[in-house]
Amino acid sequence: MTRLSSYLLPTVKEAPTDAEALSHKLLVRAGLARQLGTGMWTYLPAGWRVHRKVEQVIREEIDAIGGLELLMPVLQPAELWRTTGRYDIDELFKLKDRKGADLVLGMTHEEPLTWHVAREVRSYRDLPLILYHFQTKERDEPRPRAGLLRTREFVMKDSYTFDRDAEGLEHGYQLHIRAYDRIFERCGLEWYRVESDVGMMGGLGAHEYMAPCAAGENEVALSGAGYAANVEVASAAAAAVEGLPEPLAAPETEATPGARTIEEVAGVLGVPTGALIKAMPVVSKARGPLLAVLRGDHRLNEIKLRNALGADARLAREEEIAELFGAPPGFIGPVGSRVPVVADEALHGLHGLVAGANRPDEHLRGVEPGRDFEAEWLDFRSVEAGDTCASGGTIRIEPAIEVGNIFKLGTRYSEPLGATYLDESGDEQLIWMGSYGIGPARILAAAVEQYADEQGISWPRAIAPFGTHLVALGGEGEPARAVADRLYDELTKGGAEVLYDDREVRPGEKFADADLLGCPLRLTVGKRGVEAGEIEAQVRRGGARSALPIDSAAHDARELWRELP
RNA sequence: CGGGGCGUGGCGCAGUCUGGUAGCGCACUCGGCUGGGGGCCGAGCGGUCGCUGGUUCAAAUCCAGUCGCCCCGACCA
Repeated sequence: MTRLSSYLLPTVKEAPTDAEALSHKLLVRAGLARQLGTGMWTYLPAGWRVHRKVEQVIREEIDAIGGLELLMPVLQPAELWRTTGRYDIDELFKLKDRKGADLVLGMTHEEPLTWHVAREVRSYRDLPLILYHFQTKERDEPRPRAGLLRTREFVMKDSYTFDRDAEGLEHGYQLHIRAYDRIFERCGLEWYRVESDVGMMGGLGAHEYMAPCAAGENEVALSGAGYAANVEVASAAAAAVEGLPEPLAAPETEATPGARTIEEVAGVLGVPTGALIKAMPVVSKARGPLLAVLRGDHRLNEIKLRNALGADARLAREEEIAELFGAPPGFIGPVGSRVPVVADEALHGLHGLVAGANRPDEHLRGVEPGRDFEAEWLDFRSVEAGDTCASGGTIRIEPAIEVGNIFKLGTRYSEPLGATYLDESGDEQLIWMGSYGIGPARILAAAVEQYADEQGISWPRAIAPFGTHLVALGGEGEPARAVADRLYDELTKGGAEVLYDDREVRPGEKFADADLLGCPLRLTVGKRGVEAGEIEAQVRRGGARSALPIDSAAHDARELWRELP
């Protein structure tokens, strides 16, 4: 029984003024969610229905690949996290019990699950396993933001595969790709599976599932030729520089007083910014100071640089620069560099370039990599719109929200936690693991972002809080009300999920609330229609209307609903 | 962690600069009119102005501290 007169759906006309993201505004306006504190959100009844629908889609698909659902606690012994070396992560909430024992609030569940598997799995006969749960994650985020998009507490579906070797892991990984593709498809999202950084999880490979939307925190590089990657790791061929200066037999010094930025130097010397060599002082614990150089119009990507170096690296701080690199920022260059040079591949084969002279207020013209300086060649620039992917497509870049990720962990956790099995020969072997996350809240928020219009939300059918929003016009005792009551019973008995607006409020308010809430099908029963023997159906997305004869309305509405997106 | 901004009935805001009886709109309650896109009229309820301390005859207003919240950046399993 879902009659709006006795339901809690507190819609509001005005969005919170401090809300920026569309999903943030609409989830509050439509009465689906409320904020409790920074990064802390309550789902109101209709919002929680959406969350549960998303969960159910996920559950069905993970079950379909053989996943076994269980439940682990959020509260965990600190010892486990010390064992895997993750206790010092800043995002990990730490606390003590009354006896002073150290505890943590789980930000994910590799530790406890691997610990269990280490105890329960003894033989190769016990493998493979896919275990998963839906559980709250707690993360002390540096900056929660955008409503439900980045919160400190959220439910995650996390599944884990346990296999005897790399081949088994690959199989479990492929099963998850299949399940995930189906999940996002069924939820009605526009989505991409992209290559991603393995990050601090460590591991052998990773993909992210991205839902493009304006409020997205990530950027994905896409091409018509099918290339899709997070810009954190994307690679592509750079567009050529227009108007590159003629080569010189040897570099020539030019006075460039006060010209510190790429734009200033390019302006003073009358060359395109792409003709400059951008020199970025970098410090690596493993490799020492390095000078990373790339095309002046390109941006250094620290993640790609670390991956390419196979070592830690960060940009040098102001005070380190003079000491380690011997020239003021803005005038540093690879020619005669004190420290080893790593060069981005997009510089390869260029000539007539401009670089800092490693002396204040001077640059060099006519620089040619390879001739004028030696370098280790790597790929560490961020790709840009207009670049060309390996298959020849032109790259475009879109903001997107990460709705899921899959990781090949390998033995990163089985080793410290001692998760092993005995193979056919009786030899002890490490279990190979993968981990796979989905945030239902992000699916929900992404769906709002992707399909909302001026009037409000437009839910995909599979995750709408209610399939049908039945609006009764006219008060208690009027004929239209009796027709609506009857239709509500018929629809409900037929298995439809119906929100029945039986409130004593004016029609305009009912329509506005229905549009805001965004159920895929709206049925309106009013005096006009009833006199004509009809009720009115309106599809939320696109607004197509049709008249259904009263006698067959319940049946017709079900048919109509089935065809909705 | 750096930068910017904001805390005043349930919600959105004005008042703060220049100290002197806390106000507006919405929502809510009651009555009436109305009834297919957030309607109208009337009468009401509701606020120790985030908190603590200070200055003053007097503090929402000035000063100090503190807590909370938002945005940008850094960061982000």
